Amino acid sequence: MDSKKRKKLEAKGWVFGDAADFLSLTPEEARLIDLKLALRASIKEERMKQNITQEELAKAMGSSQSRIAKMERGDPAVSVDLLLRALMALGMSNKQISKIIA
Amino acid sequence: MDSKKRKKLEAKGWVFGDAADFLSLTPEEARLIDLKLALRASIKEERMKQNITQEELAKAMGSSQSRIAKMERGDPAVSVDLLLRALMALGMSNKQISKIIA
DNA sequence: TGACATTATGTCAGATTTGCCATATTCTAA
DNA sequence: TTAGAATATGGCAAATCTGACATAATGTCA
Repeated sequence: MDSKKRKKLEAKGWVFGDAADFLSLTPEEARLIDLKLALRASIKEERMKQNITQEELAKAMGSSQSRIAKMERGDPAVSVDLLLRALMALGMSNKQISKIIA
Repeated sequence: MDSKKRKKLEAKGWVFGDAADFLSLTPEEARLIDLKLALRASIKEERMKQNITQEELAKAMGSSQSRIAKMERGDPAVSVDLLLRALMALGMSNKQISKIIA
């Protein structure tokens, strides 16, 4: 809904943490943002741990390096679907993924 | 990727279960479908339990009745994002949601 | 320093997803 | 049965998301 505003703020260096409610975000929207944040962090962390480049991860999941970069960097225009695909491509089990969310 | 094919099959009454790999789905795609299936089921279940109509849930999350119907019915063109928003609008905690995924 | 690998940023057309509307179908109780 | 509530289906324009590409910025190591 407020992706424009959000994008604008993030363009200026903002990073969203636990309380992203200074915009007119519904609680659900805020929760979803925080959830994405957690997923993104895990992707980067796991990729690093496996010593895989963004390029390699991209190929493994049929995406592109630039999208991975955006994903890890925090572009709001990245769906949960894509984040989950990345985690799965990294070999994460549902159990592991669920731990990130909880 | 194969959403066309998938949609076509589902239009004919197919419902996807654990092994949706008879199409050329990557393992990640198949896992994502199964995950969506679980989320959808939980939404319907929880909505029923709370005695809420699709109309009411729709309003609570800023969507529409028809989309909720599609969501619960299994329209492949529903993002995980939307499913999560629904679960959140139903008052589910992250912990509860994570249990669905695991 | 320079060459090279990796990651970041900007852009875009095509694909997907969205809310919404109309309407059909199914369900429920009198 | 019939009315009315609830759900399902079809369709659409607008919004969002996507992979891809070019290119810039950053890191790394000799």
